[in-house]
Amino acid sequence: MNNTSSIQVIDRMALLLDIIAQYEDTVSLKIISAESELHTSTVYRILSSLIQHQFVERDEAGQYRLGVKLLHLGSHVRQRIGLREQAKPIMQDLRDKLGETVNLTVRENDEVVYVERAISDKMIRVEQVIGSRAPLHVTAVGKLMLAASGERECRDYALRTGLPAYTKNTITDIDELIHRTAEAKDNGFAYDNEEAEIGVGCIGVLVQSNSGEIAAGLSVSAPIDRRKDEWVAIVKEAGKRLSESLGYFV
DNA sequence: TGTTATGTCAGACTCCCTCG
DNA sequence: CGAGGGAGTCTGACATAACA
Repeated sequence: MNNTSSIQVIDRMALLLDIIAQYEDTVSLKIISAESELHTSTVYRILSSLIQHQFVERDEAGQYRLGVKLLHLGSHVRQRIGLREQAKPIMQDLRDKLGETVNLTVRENDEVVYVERAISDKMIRVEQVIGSRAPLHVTAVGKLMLAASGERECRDYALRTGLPAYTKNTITDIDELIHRTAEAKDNGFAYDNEEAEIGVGCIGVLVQSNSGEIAAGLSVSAPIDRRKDEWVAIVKEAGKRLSESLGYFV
């Protein structure tokens, strides 16, 4: 057992995929076995499992090649990297205009995940760690994401999570959540009024991809006493610019 | 320590090429 | 055209490792 991972078969699977990837066309079991220094039956069993999950394909001649599933997974990574690259300059510009921290989030199940940020240089500022998470109902962009998924999904979310309270301002009532998310959808932006943390307020908008799907959420976070309503138009404009840079036009 | 997952071995099977 | 042989593939049985 090598020390690169605690699961040998995962290491071997990765090795086999790397070997197959070296060949532009297809490659035989024997060659994969020789290059991996694994017994052919071991290689065969692992490849059979990979084929079952579409990570590997076999042609009519029984030769192996990488499967379409990898392309599918790769497109997710490419989309996320592309999103961050496109977002960075727009986020920095928004941060410079407002002087407050700007966050980029994506939805993952019942949470938003912070994937990029442009931090304010003010002494007192709001700062989210990249990779940290927050429930949908306590964030501005989370409410917009819930609104976009429809009232039924919004109710399901509320039942699944029980709408836990983080502050005295957190929305804990289903009907109020539905009302507030619908309102946010109509307005094209949402507030977080100290719902995740006392003293912190946000303004959030959605970012759409070229297919019109929700790609991310863009938000500005600030101490509540510094947040201004006139920022709404500026944040909306930044969200529109980012959507357009991803190929989405209204 | 028993169960489950994983790996190895050995041989059967299949396909294809060569030769008579 | 069919038998023989070799290369490659597949699978059953067993061994070993990992885990609860």
